Amino acid sequence: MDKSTYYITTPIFYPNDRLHIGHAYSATVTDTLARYKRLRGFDVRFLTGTDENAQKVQRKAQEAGKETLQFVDEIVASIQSLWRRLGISYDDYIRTTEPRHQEIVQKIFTKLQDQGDIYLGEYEGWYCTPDESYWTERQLVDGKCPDCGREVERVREKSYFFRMSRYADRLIAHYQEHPEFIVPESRKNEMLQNFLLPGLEDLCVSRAAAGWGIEVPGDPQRVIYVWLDALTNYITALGYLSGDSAREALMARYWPADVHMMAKEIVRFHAIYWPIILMALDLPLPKQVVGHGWLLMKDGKMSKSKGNVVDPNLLIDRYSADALRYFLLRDIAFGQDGVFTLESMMERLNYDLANDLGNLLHRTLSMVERFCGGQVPAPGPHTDVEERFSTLIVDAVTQVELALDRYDFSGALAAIWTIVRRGNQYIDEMAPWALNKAGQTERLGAVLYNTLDVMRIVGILLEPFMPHTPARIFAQLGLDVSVADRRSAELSWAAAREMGRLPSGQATQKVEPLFMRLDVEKEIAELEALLAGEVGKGEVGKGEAKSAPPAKSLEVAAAESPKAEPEGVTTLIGIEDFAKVELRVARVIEAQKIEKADKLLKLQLDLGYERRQVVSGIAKFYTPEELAGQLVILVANLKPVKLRGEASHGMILAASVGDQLRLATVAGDIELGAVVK
RNA sequence: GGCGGAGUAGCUCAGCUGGUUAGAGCAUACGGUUCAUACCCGUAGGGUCGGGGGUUCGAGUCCCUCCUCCGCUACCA
Repeated sequence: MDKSTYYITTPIFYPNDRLHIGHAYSATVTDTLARYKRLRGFDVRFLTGTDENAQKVQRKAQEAGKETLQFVDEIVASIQSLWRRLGISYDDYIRTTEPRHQEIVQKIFTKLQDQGDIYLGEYEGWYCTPDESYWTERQLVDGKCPDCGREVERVREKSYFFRMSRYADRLIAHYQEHPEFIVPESRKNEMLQNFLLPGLEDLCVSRAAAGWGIEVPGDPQRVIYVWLDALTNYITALGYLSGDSAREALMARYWPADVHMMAKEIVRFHAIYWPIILMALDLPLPKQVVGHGWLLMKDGKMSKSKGNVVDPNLLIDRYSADALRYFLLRDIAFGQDGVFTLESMMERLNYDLANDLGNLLHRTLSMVERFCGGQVPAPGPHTDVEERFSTLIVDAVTQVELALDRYDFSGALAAIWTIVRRGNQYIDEMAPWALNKAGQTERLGAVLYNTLDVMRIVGILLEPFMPHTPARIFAQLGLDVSVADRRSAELSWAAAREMGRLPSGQATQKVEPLFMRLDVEKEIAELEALLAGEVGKGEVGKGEAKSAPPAKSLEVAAAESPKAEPEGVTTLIGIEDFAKVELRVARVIEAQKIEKADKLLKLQLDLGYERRQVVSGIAKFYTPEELAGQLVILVANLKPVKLRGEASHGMILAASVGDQLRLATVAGDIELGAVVK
């Protein structure tokens, strides 16, 4: 009989830096599902990996003075080590630099090109020459390279494009036929309203080659760009088109994927580009694309430039992988952003793990030692109390199952903890110490047996969430956890519903408490010191503040960046470069808001010798009324463009920092049209 | 501007397809217990469920509208 398969993936991570706790969260939730499905008897395939072909990776390597591949190897080793330590039970780890991936990506490219899905067109955008990197209009920061802050130039060159629009209708239909395709559902509307319904643009899938990346077949001048390369990992890892029958069998067995798990910012690529690529390849679509929220710090999104990145290794060293996993899974409402604070982590570890769970096992074992000679006593008949306990357990197990089906990890753990709490209550109500005094040894034994048995059940239920703790619990209950076929016996998932499956007579082991209680204040003080040290070690530079949120408040921003160095200091230019820019004094005759644009104002300017219209993005800072009559400085020889349908002949100067902006003007009266230099 | 999310006890959050006195944990106050990692158990106080309308026998839960915060997206020549 064939088992049902379950193919689950994490995104492939960028190896240009060490991973942080947000990545650990992605991996942990995926792993929890994989472990759960295995326990439930599924034939699980769990894939993770790294996205290594970006030019940014090559650049980082150069900065570090290393061969690119060697540089990447080192980072991949650190990622794999982290996953090992966190108990991430992946079945395969794909690196996009491996031949098994690169060769197939080329085959896919050729196939799509032959079908006419990929065509040679013209790319137009911004290029940072020293960085050899391309940017779209909106990636630019103040019109400069977001990475290095240097000038970028407008380029226009041949490039390959994927005809996305061809498949848009089919994708929309797929969304309708499969309402569960995108989780949470709210993202689906975003995809439709923002991208699909307005019309999909063709996706640029190549870049100029620079000695790193996957060459476009038959065109060594270019490499395959990002998404076509990255997304296809999910099938190249299954041997798609490999021509090797053993490997292609994986494809037949596991595709389509059951779940692609990821953080919310890349749902778009998985819910639009990826299905379309698959349609073009005539492959079935994944069953579900699941986007979880972000782990935020108290001061907003984690980013290196803020210096608030938490290294999961540090937390594992100090508290164990299970403790970290428990905290992440329990404290964060899946799908929503969660705030990481050391305080909340300490509280979870103390209250839930040390006090409730750890202490329950510990107090029980010490009574078994004291009253029963350290042997698991005989069960004894159930009374009403045990019947009710049994019902509570069956209900809780059902809740755990339902919660996991909807990715509610926190709810699942909360359900398990109702059992733990009931266990502590049970001991208090039964008062084994009183039974001992009264000489009711049989009942005493039965009560302790039941409590141990409950620990067996809790141990089983915790297996998806915590890879190490359950085995420690079982060992303390005197069970042989090395038995291979234990799944059919008292430790199977099904046995979590049944009280009384714990064997008796064997010796218990009283060892170290499962989780130590922490001195919260002391821990936080020490951790903060350690984290500060980590940040100090970090590299200088802006890192990947790719979508750093607009500074929440200036106070915060200021407090966080003591560096006095102004942003965007660039290379020196000659006077002849500056002379190209024609700056003139102008007076604002009138200004008006532009409909449907909240940053734009349309200004009529008087230059003395002529009048012209300029569109400026200052609506957030100036009202039309206060602008009228103002003297401003205009870049008068800028190529005209249209913005929101309005022609703009030039640009007015303003100084800005963070979310502050002030218009530049001249200090006193001067004739309109005067040249500024 | 478009789309989406959030706004529930002091704090962090649950409340699925509308149904008896709105829940949990933490915090606070009081009490119990001693087996245990000064743990555990119990009781209590505390919420006009962002504001305002509406549908309904009945709404935190559906509809409209407004406010605040957040995200995505277009627009800062």
